[in-house]
Order: sequence, then structure tokens, then C-alpha cells
Amino acid sequence: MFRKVLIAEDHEMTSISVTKTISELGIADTQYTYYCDDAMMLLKKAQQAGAPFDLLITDLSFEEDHRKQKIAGGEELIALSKSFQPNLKVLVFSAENKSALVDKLFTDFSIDAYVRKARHDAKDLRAAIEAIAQGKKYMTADLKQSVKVKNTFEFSSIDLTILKLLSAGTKQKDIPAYLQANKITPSGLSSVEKRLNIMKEVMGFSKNEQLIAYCKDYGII
Amino acid sequence: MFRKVLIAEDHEMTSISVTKTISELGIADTQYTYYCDDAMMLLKKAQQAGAPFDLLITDLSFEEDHRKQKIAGGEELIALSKSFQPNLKVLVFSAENKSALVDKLFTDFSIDAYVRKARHDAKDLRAAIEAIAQGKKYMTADLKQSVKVKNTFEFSSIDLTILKLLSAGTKQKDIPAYLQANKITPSGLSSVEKRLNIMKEVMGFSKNEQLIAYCKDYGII
DNA sequence: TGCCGCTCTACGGGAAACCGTAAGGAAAGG
DNA sequence: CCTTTCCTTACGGTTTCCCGTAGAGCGGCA
Repeated sequence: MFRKVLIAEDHEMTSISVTKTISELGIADTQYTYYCDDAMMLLKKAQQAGAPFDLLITDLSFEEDHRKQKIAGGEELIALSKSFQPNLKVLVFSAENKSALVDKLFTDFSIDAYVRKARHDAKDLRAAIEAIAQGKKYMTADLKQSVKVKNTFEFSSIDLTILKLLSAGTKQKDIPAYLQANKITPSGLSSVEKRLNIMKEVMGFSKNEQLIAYCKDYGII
Repeated sequence: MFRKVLIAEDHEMTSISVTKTISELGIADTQYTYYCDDAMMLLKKAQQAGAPFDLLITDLSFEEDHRKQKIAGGEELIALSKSFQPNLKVLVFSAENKSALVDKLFTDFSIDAYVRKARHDAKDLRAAIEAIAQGKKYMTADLKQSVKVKNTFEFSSIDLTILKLLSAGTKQKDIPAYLQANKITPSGLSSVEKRLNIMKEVMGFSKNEQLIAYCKDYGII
């Protein structure tokens, strides 16, 4: 089992429960932070002191407040942590249930476990920590399904750009100019139209308004 | 202070922390459920047994799973609870930060407190419970600001209808037919255009997509 | 009743978006 | 080096949307 655990989680309530769960597993040495920058600092200090953390439990999204942060969110924190302490085990504890995102975390960021904030997350978290301790990977059950079943449409970077521009009031015909100015290809008006058509077709939508509403509902933009 | 508290919250971790916070306030008799239907049942039972709950702490969104529920979410739960136990105090504990939504909860559902799941939510929750116990209303600080600032334009019923139709994929020119079918006046296409123009002008917007995005962001539709 | 002010509706010209088609261009493969 | 294929872009015709104007309906008031 782990000896020293760091929790990066901006919700106080969640942080309390995570701490409690860990202490129930017999891990005495836990620290927690509400900010990514603090988490980074603690990781570095611990390593320099010769007593590095061996598990990081982190959320993905951290809300901005008066304290300006260099590290914006969980992904960045994970990447930086791994870069100077590659053996650090990482458990992501987040409400996100997008299969593509979770996949990326496992492949690109080589995390060890993903626990989704949901109905039985306390049990899941315990199971995940035990699994990692045995050198296994862990993923909440519901996500395993959704990776297979909910083959939801993957919005590309340019799709998101287009949607953001539209919801910012940009006229469709003015989008090519913006794309060119920002060196984004493809930039033709037809390509913009094509992307919008594909998005709408996949979703079974007929109008841009509908698409924007959907993306807002699911936090895509 | 309260004697008997019911917690309706589908996230196990959050539920644990809420329970802990409440017990720290010296409230011994707390029960928790992961489902709205269960919450409703417990409220009814308690009242029939002559020992009703005097505080309900509930989330807004409950995830669906294998257990089919009659009550879909927090709003519905609150409405039903109040209908048969009007003196029940209600504290909403949710991650939503849409001012329009929170406003609606206070005015239409006459809740007593809204605590947003955020950085200092444990402190906020404690403060909220103490405020309610003294017969006060409570709202997290960050929301007070946004309610005041953003609550400029008053969306009429027909405005909301138009916006909902648009975001459901209805063509603008087909909206008059819908309005007539539902006996809503005015129903002319020009009137629809006029309402949209007014909304956009007030907000400083130029396109419908922008308007939809705004309304989704602030929970207006 | 006749005038006035108001809102809703109808119409038409122009702009933007939609949609199909075809030409241009780069990468992959023989 | 050429061909095939896929993707991007360009260009028209049609639909929808946008916007200004004008007329119709309705209540208030002298």
C-alpha cells in the first residue's frame, strides 16, 4: 500500500471525503491542496527532501479565483509531475464522463486509474487505490461501457473553434478570414459549412442554434 | 438548530462529507439517500410517524442508472416536498452556477439556501445551515454578485418559447405555426423577428447562435 | 363617432446561409 | 512518373433569414 499521498482537489467537501477514505485504508501521511500550483510545489519539495509522494489523486478542472495560477488544470499538473517524477502513480478523480478524454489520459498521460464522481465513488476510489497498489490499472465500470457503447461524436479542434466563433457572434462567412489569420487549415468557407453539416448530421440536428444548445448543455464549448 | 435532516445526493463522496459536516454541527439524526424517490418516501414516512424532517439538503441533478425513478431531479423533489410539508426548510447543494436558475429556486420554489459546490463549500454549507436555523436565507457569495449584475433583461414567456423552439431545431419561419397551434399571441413571423431583435439588441449580440449560447450559460433555457 | 396611439401582421428587397457540383492540389501507391 | 484517392476550395442556385415599411386591428378618449 502507499505511504504518502497528495490530493489536489478544489472542492473542500470532496477533499474531506477523499482524505477520510484514504485514512481508512491505513495511509497516515496525506496532504491536500486546493490549487494545482501548490500541488506542484509540494511534489517538488517532497522529492527534494528525499521523501517523495508515491500517489497523486487529482481532479481535472480547477475553478479560477483571485489566486492566479500557472498550472491551469489536472492534465497539465499530471504532465508536469510525471516529467520530473516518472514513477509517481496518478489517480484522476473527476466528474467528466467523456470516453475520449479518459482514453487520452491513459494513453498520453499514462495515468494509473480514473474514478468518476458518481453514485458509488467512495467504493470505487477504494478499489482503485487498492488496484494501483498492486500495480494494476483501474477504470470505473461505467466508463468501460461508454467507451464501447456511447461512441459519441468526437469534436475536432477546428469544430470547437467554429462553434466558439459562432457562439461569439461571428458570421459564418467571416470565419474563413479568422481561420486564415490564425493559420488554421482548412480555412475555406465550404470547409466550414462541411464541418457544420457533419456535426449536425451526426447529431440529427437541423440548425446551428440546436448544435450550440447541445454543446452548451454537455459542456463541449 | 435542526433536529432531523435528510440528505439527497447521488455522489457517495459528497454525501459522506455533508453528513460529517452536519454531525459536527451537533445534529445527530441525519439520513441520506442516493435517489429522489427514496428521499420522497422518507419524508412522507417521517411525517406520518409524527417525526417529520425539518431540513432537506439536496442536489439538483441526479444521474440515471438501472433504478428507474419517478422523480427526475432536485427541482421536482423540492416542489413535491413543499407541497405536502410547506414548513420544510430546503438547502440546495449543487455545482450549478447559473444565476437565473438560482433565482428561480428562491422565487418559484422558495428554497432557503443555495450553496455552490466550490472551493470553500464546507465552510459555506456550515454557514448556510446556521443561517437557515435562524430563519434567514443564504446564498453563496459568488452568486450574489452574478445575480445582481446579470439580471438585466426580463425574458418574457414568449421569448423563452421562441428560444426553446430555436434550440430544438425549429426553423424561424415555422415558429408562427407553432405559436398559433398553441394559442400564443403574438404569432406573426414579424413579431418573432422583433422579439429576437430586441433580445439581441439588449444583449449587444448579433446572431441567434450567440443568444442561445448566452441563455444556456446562464440557465435561462 | 372619429381621431389617436399602440401593437400585430403582411410584404418585399437584400444579405446570409444552405446545398450540390466541379475544379484544384497534396499524399499514397504502383 | 503517373494515377488514384481524398480533401480542400470555388462557384452558382435556392432557401432562409434579416430589416425596413406599410397597412390592419384594437382600445382609449374627447
